Parts: sequence; C-alpha cells; structure tokens
Amino acid sequence: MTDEFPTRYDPQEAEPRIYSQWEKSGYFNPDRCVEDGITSKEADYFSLVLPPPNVTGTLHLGHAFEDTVQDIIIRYNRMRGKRTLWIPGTDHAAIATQAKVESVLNKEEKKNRHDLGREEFLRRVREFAEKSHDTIVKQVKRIGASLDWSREAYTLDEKRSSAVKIAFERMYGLGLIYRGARIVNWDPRSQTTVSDDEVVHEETNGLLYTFRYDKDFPIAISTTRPETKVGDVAVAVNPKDERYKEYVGKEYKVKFVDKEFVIKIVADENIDPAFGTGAVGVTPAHSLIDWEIAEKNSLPYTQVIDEQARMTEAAGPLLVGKKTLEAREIMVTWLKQESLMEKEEEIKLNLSKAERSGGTIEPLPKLQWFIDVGKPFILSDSKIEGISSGETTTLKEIMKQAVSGGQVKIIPDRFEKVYFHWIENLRDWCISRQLWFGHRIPVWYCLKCGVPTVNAQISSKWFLVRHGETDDNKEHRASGGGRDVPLNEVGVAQAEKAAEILKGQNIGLIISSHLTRAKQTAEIIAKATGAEIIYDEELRERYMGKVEGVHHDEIKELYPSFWIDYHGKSAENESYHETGERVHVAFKKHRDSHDGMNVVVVSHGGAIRTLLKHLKNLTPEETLTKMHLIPNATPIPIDILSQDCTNCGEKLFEQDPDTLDTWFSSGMWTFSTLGWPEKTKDLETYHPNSFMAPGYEIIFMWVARMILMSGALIGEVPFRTVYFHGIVRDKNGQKFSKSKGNGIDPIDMAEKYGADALRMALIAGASPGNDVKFDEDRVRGYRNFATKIWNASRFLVMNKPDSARPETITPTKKDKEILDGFLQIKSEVAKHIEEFDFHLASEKTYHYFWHTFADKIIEEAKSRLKGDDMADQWAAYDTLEQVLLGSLIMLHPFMPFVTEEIYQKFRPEKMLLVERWD
RNA sequence: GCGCUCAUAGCUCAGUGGUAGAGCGUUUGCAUGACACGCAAAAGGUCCGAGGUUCGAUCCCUCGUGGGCGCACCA
Repeated sequence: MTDEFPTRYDPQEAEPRIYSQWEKSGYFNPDRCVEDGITSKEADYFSLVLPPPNVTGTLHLGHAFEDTVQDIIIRYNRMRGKRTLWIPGTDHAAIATQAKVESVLNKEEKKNRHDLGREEFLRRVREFAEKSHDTIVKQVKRIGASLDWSREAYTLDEKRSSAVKIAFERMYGLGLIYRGARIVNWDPRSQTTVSDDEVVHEETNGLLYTFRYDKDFPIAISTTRPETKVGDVAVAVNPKDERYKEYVGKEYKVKFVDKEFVIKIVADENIDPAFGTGAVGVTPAHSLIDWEIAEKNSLPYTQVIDEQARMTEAAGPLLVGKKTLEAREIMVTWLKQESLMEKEEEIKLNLSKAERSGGTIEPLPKLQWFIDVGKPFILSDSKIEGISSGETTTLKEIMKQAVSGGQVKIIPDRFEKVYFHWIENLRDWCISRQLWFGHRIPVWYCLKCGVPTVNAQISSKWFLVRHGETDDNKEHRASGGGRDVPLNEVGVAQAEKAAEILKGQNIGLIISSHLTRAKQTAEIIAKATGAEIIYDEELRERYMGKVEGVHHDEIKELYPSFWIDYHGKSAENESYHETGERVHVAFKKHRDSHDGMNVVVVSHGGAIRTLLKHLKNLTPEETLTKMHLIPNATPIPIDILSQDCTNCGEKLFEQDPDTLDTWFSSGMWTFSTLGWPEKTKDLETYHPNSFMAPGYEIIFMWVARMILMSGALIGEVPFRTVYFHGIVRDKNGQKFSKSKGNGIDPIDMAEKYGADALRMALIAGASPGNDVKFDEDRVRGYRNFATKIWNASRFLVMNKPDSARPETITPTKKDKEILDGFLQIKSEVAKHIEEFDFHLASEKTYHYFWHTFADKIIEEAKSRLKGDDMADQWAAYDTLEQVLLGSLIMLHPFMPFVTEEIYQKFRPEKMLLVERWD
C-alpha cells in the first residue's frame, strides 16, 4: 500500500492527470450529471459564466485568482447537488488585441496595419488571437477550473456575431441606438474614438494664459490651450457675474491671428467666476462643455484640429498643418508680439489620455453611433423588479432599478455607491470604433444616397479589383487602355494576396477587362476561387491618347489639366467622363444579368474610380480630388442587400467600415453564451446567472453594460450576485504588468507548488473587494499543507487495523465528540462559502485539518490504534476515516486535485468532484 | 472638489464590542514508524494619533495624520 502512497505528493504529475479524468467524465456538464443520475432533474440551478479573458496573450495571477473564486463556488454548489453550469470563453477585446498585434507588427516588421491592408491585418490578428486562446485554455485548465468546455464561446464567433447583429437591430429599432454628430474622445494615436470609460486623467503642470482676441475686445479670457482659440465662436461668463453683465448677448467682430471672427458673449451657469478671468472662450468643436454651451445658444462650430491632432485649414495660414503643441507655441509667441497676452500662470491640470494606447485625447466633433441611455422606450417584456412589462423606461432607469430593487446583489456592498454614482453621471455611450478588429457595425449605407439601412441581410457581394502592379505603375508612367503591359513580380504577389482574401468569399464569377494586367490578375483569382472568368473590353482602362507610356511628371508639363479635368481631352485621349459612362454601362449590364451570385470585377484604376463616381453619385471634383487613388489588387466590396434602399430604391450598399466597442458584445455575455436570441433551453434554465466574479476595475466598463444590455434585450438582470474581487499585486503592492516586468505566470507557480497551493495562497488572504498582495512564501506554505493532507491520509492507510472489519462499529463518546466537532466546522465553512467569505472558509478548513485533525485527533488516536482492543481499534480508525473523507469533501472546492487524488485511494469507485457535501 | 478604502507581530495579511490570529521569518529542543514541506515549545503587538459612545473598543462615531483608489471639474 505504501508503494502507491509515497511520502510526497507530486502535484506536477497528478494534477493534469486528474483534470483529464474529470474532463473525460463529462461531469463539468450539468446535462451529463442529470443523465447519469448524479444530479436530480428538479434540482435548483447554479450558473455562472467566466469573465472572458482577452485574447491578448496569456493569463496572469489575477485571472488565476478570479478563476479560483468561481471554481470554489461552482464546485461547492455541484457537491450540494445543484445543476451547476460554468461556461468558458474568451473575449476578442477589439482595441487591446488590435493594439497588441500592431505593436508587434511595428517592432518586428516596421509596418503598420495599413501596409498590410484590412484583410491581411485581420488574418494576422486572428492568428494571434487563436494562439492566445490556446494558451489561455491551457492555463485555465491547469488551475483546475471545472468549466463546461462543450459550451465554450468566443465574443467574435459566429453565434455571438449574429447575436450582436440582432441586438444592434433591435436596439436601433427601439431608438436606443442612434447615429449622431457629437463631441467624442478621439485618440490620435490609435486613430479611433474611445468611450468616456476608456479615458484616464493624468495630472500635469500646465500654463494658464490670459489674453484678449484683439485690443478692442472688452473681456480677457483664460485658457490652457491657446491653439484651439482660433475655433472660438463665443465667450461665456457666469450670468451672475456683475463684471460682465452688460456684455451678455452682444456680438463682437474681432481680428484674431489672421482671421475675422464673430464672437458672441453668452451666459452659462457652468462658468466659475473665480477661475482665471471668469470668462471662457467657447470652442465648440474641441470641448464637450463648450459644445453643450454652443448647442444651448445655437452657436456654430469650427473644427480647427484634425484626426492627426494637426491644425486644419480653418485654423488659418499661420497654424495650418502644425501639431497642436507646436501651434500652441506659435500662438503664444503671436499673442506676445501683438501685446495681447496679459498673464501666464502655472496651474495643475488633468490631461486626458487613452487608457490603452496612452495617446492624448483630442475631443472632436464626429459622426458616430451611440447608445442613448436617457431615451424613454417601452420595455415590452420585463422581469425587472420595479419596472413592469409595457412600461416606459430608460436604460439608466433599468440600470438603477436592477440594483436598487435588490435583484442584483453587489458584494461588497460599498460598490453599490460607486455604481449609482456612475449612473448619475452617465452620458450616451459611443459604440463605434475606427478599428478593424471587432464586430463590424451592421449598418449599410446606400452607395448612391448614403441613407443607412440597419435591418438587412447581404444577398450577394461584388468586389471591384484593380489589377496588380505593373512596371508602368512602378515607374509612374501613364498606362491606359492603349497600352498592354503585364504584371511585374510585385503585381503577381499582390494578386495572389487578393485571391487569398477572395477565396473565402464564395465567388461565382469573375468579370475582367481583357488587358493583360487585368487578365493575369483575374486568372490568379480564378485559380484560387475556382470561379469562371468572362472578359469584357468595356472594362478597359481610360484611353490616354498621346500620353500612353509617358512619365507622369512629363504629362504634368505637357498637359497640365490631364489628371484634373474630368472632361478634358487635350491629349487626344478619352475623357474621364467618357470612361465613366462606358464602364458604368458595362457594370450595370453585368449586375442585371448575374444577380444573386458573388462576383469579382477586375479592372483598372481610372476605370474603377470613374465607375465609383457613378455608383456613389459624386461630383467630378470629388472624384478626382477627394477620392483616393485605387490601390493595386485590393478588393473594394459592394454589398447587395435583401432589400433596396428605402430612400432611393438603389441596390448597392457599402457597410459601415467601423466596428463596435468591444464592450457591446461583452455586455451580452451572460445570455449570448446561452444561445440568445434563440429561445434555447439553456437560456430558459440558466439565466439570470447565479453569480459573477469580475474585478472591481471593470464595474463600469463591463458590469454596468451587462445590466444595460440584458435589461434592454431580454428585460432581465444578467446575474443575481456580482462579487467584486480585488486586484492581485506583487509583493510590493505594484500592479502586475508587462512593462514593469514583474509578471508571474500562474502556470509556473502551479508547476512549482501545485495548483492547489496556488489557489489557497490566492484565496486565503482575500476578503471581497480588497487587493491581494501575492507572496510566493504563502504558496510554499500551502504546498506544505497539501503534503500535510497527503501524509495524514497516508497515516490512515498505514494504520488501518489488520483484523477484519466488524459488522458494526460502536463509536465511543470521544468518537462522537470528534464527529460532532467536525460537522460543526463543516457547517461553518458552508456558511462562509454561501456568504461569499471564501477567505474565512479556506482558513477555517486549513486550521481545522492541520491543527485539530492532524495535530490532536490523529495524535490522540495513535494509542487506541496500537491498543489491544480490536473493537476500539476499529472505532478509532472509523472515526478518523469519516473525518478525513469529510474533510476532503470540505477541502475539495479549494484544493480540488490533492483531495480528489486521495479520495479515490479510499473510494476507488467514486469521484470526489461529484460526491455530495451533505 | 465629492466619494471610497487601508493603517493589527520583523514581512504579507485575516479577524472580533469583552485587552488578538494565520503564513513566512526568528529562537530553543527533537532524525517521536504519516509528514523536516515535519513535531514540540517560545519570543514578538499601548491593534496609526486624539477625542467621543459604552460597564467595557483594536472593532462603533467624530476629527486628524499617512498610504491607495474612483468620480467630477480642469476654460
């Protein structure tokens, strides 16, 4: 017996073996438990869903901690006989993952995402995400998390994508999602908008400048950003401010920098008379507050900063094209030269930064999609306490009610205050992101009139493809319908890349220009897609007459209007106008005769450009100046929807290029994982979730959004209890982060000391909502504890009485006391778990096992086991065994591996995982 | 500015209205037939400061000091 019970337990060997045994049993899946009669069909449910880790790399100790908390409660409830479901999954984490891949790309290949193009970049991101996913799954399993892998989900998988689409449509239909021009937080570094919650404030030292627009202007204003002042339209003062009362309502013409302005004096409550001069220059385009003041007073706006954080043309010749900081210096110098500067003083100010990229947020007016949190709508089917079905409510109200009505219990309760406070200050949620990785916004704009269609299915897709590169292209020679040159090497590679992209698009037909460069491109695509090619000369490039093959610079000299005159024919060429007409007619003909299939059209730069002029209803000027040149071998998708444009009846659409805020899909996590929008059995059975264990740092980003989405879409709260755990920090209280290099891989800890030890170390010192400082010494301590459990069990095996087990064992008074004592502890532990005091529960089991069971009970039993009284030997042993097995049950949620391993040595036919606690 | 939170043994942290606990560390014995990742014993704390409530406070209240964090403003 001692052969198979060495003095040391080896977690590294045992843990993976035990995990796969559990997996094979299928008992992580509640359906299986019911089938095998382990769980009653009528039993209560207990469900939770794993907060999906971001596929940005690997898990850290914080995840291990989070997983442990959940695993404890799920194992406990499973052993209590409930139908327990814990669903695993991962989050695509749009901005975080994209940023990660971009930074790798930049480091390793010195490229940005635009160098690769949308499709290729996304392929790389997916590849990366998949790798991360695999690592993450391995890690989660190593920790011992008893997740039902058969239900694994991903926020970007097919089911979740379709759920997102339907959610968007429904919320749009309810008027909860709208498109509007508003001031948004623009991150110039990652070139996207971000939500208010993704902005962090950093205190910095700044200068407050006080100046006048010109000498005759009656009021001096204060600002920290003089460069934005060229976008001013008004000066706002407090209505009670006596100094300025006489000016309110008046308009002044000013000459400022090199522009003429009209500045109106307005009154606004929000202005603090004590700050600066008590007068503020109102810059609606670059400040949210100013935007609101402008709205109230019907003032116009001038955008003077662009998406690159550079000054626009509207900023005037002195500043145009300059970075904002440069522009600031220029402004300050100018103000001083003109003697308009009255004061400069140092002040502290908060700089807004994008949480992910660190870019300085630039508030800009942009046309974006928003969720309206204050809009009244009818919640048709409500199970939310305090809001009845059919009642008019708002998203804010739902979020408030869910918690104040007690349906969502927040632990620890101090976070309720934080939650309510956030809701009070909540503004509309900007959900569109200018990122590539994520759920594409399910909105199509009519190519012709631009009107959006939301509730739509794609019935077929057309792709316009310009041929790959030729030597003419490379050497900047005009290459029209009169020249027939082949692809060069680069061009072939480009065509192959395009073919790769189109391969997955179920292409039914390729229609190509007959010119060699197009033909070659089409053939490469045909090979990859298996589609047939038909040729149409009408799709040829614009005929360039006398300049065919001539270098672009030379053309500019010879025929200056050649590239810019839409109707020009000066080089005996075909005009752009003529080309467009020709190609458009051809395109229309093909469109009509190849309905319902996905088609690739291979043509040329000028031809596609002028075709798009017709399709998009552009002016000649827009076509030639504003529209970008068509890149080689990059498919331009055009969607044909199941319905025509409701505004103009046209059939061709392009999808909104933006993607959704990643929290939009994570907000649906509790029900999208259960199969929503289908009315699945899972959804009916397991929603709302019983429990949820996120970190308190995502209370707004995620938890509030889950309550919002769940309320809006299914009229339910997402979960009953939300338990906020703290952040795991290093020994010195620092957050773990890659940049600090203090990261610890939970796998390393599990390999070194065992997952059981790691779990105990994480959970034992952690009261709800408080941060945990991680100390390897503690892990070692609990590794020792695992060994203690092991050896106490070993003692029992070695000291089992030799005689035959008697029919009946009569416990002594002492035995009864011991058993009563144990049951007392066990019920206390159960109570702690049920009250989510996992730290108390784990410490109590620890203390009992070591210092009561091992140190006292076993020690005291030794003399009885060695005594002469056979019956008493058995009585003593039987008590020990009962307490041991009971303790293993009690310890199992915390230390699942070692307890399972030992339990099966005593009860080979059983599995502790599904043994009953009571 | 508003709010939250923490301050307990050398370190990291639990905890309680009746003068305190764990892990690691330290000291002293022990190779005691389960376990040296152990056993037995021990040292070590005016439970941040001041005041209040109470028969009694480390725990409740007020103020203060010093950390951490959130939110808002930031012209």
